[in-house]
Amino acid sequence: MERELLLLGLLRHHKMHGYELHEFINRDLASCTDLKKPTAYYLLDKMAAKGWITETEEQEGSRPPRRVYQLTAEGEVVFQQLLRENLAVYHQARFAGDIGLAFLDVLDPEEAQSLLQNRRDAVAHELTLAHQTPAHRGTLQLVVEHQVRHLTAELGWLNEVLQRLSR
Amino acid sequence: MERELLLLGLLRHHKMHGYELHEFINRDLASCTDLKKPTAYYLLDKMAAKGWITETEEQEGSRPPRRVYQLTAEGEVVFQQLLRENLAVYHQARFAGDIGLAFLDVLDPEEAQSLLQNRRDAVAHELTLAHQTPAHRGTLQLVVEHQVRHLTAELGWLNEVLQRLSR
DNA sequence: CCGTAAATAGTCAGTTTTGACTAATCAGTA
DNA sequence: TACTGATTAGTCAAAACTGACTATTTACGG
Repeated sequence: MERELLLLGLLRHHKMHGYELHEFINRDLASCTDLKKPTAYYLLDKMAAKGWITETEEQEGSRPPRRVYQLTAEGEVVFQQLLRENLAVYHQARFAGDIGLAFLDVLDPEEAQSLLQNRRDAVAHELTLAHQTPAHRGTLQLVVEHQVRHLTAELGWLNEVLQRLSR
Repeated sequence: MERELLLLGLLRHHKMHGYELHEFINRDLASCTDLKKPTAYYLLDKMAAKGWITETEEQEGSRPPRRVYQLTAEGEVVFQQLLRENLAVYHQARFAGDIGLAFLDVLDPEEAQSLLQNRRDAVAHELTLAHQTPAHRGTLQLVVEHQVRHLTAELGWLNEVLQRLSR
């Protein structure tokens, strides 16, 4: 239900069309979730069917008509519920990179080291990008700060693993 | 391809049947990936079709016959490739819990605090569990250590957010 | 040695997700 | 103004995933 929470939360500010929601999420909230376009429309349709949002065609200038989504009163209730649920629980993070680590001893230490250096550099790069992210409105900023925290921990961890490999 | 890498890697040690693979992953490697039983069989069938593993019926005692999977030479080549690819890149982690944080200012600080305390306690609990995990064979242990690192960072982060809320 | 619960092994129908496409409009430029 | 590439908006068939189910075997108390 996390993606639904996100979509409902964004629609609380003002009604939006599907493409707009998709764009915003993939530009500014890529670290929370990864929402492909067809998935966005799929979820929006489903929520409209449940009555959480309404779907209306709107024309603007000479552009072709667009489907605009708007939060309903029922949708607001659901948002409030989902928000509390999300905040109260710990969502276990899954690290796809750990699967490689699990088989690290298959490779000789020199190659393992060189591959992991590559990963470490990628993390370091992400970290500088995260630091450069412009400040966001309200508590959206927390998401960026969390990402920085996580990347810093990740960098420290990879450096330790590399240290061990070099011994 | 992470799940495929994992399944191939486990099959390198010895041939296994689907249920065994599923059990092992969900007991010992739950922090890397979450592999449901039907998904395991789906992936195994697909890999058998590609020739990475073989599928044979085997009878043991009076039990009904089971499908046993075994790595092929081609599967070993694919494993080596996938392993190097996995180690060399950074797989961005997605934090579902961040979506709630993004809308934290919707709630009044008292309620936000009480909900997040709940989350913090859950993280603290996970951390003690991770510390208690028995040591694993070889570099499988790295996965547990990584999880501990991550949970520690998470706990620090939540405590800081709670600190700010109490001001 | 019977009944019941737990463990083992796998299936199936339905849901969710996605890569790859279409198609219109806009912006720049030659 | 005609052409080109980028942006906007959305669709579709196919792939991936899962909840809920079936069915057999083993463990074990009474």
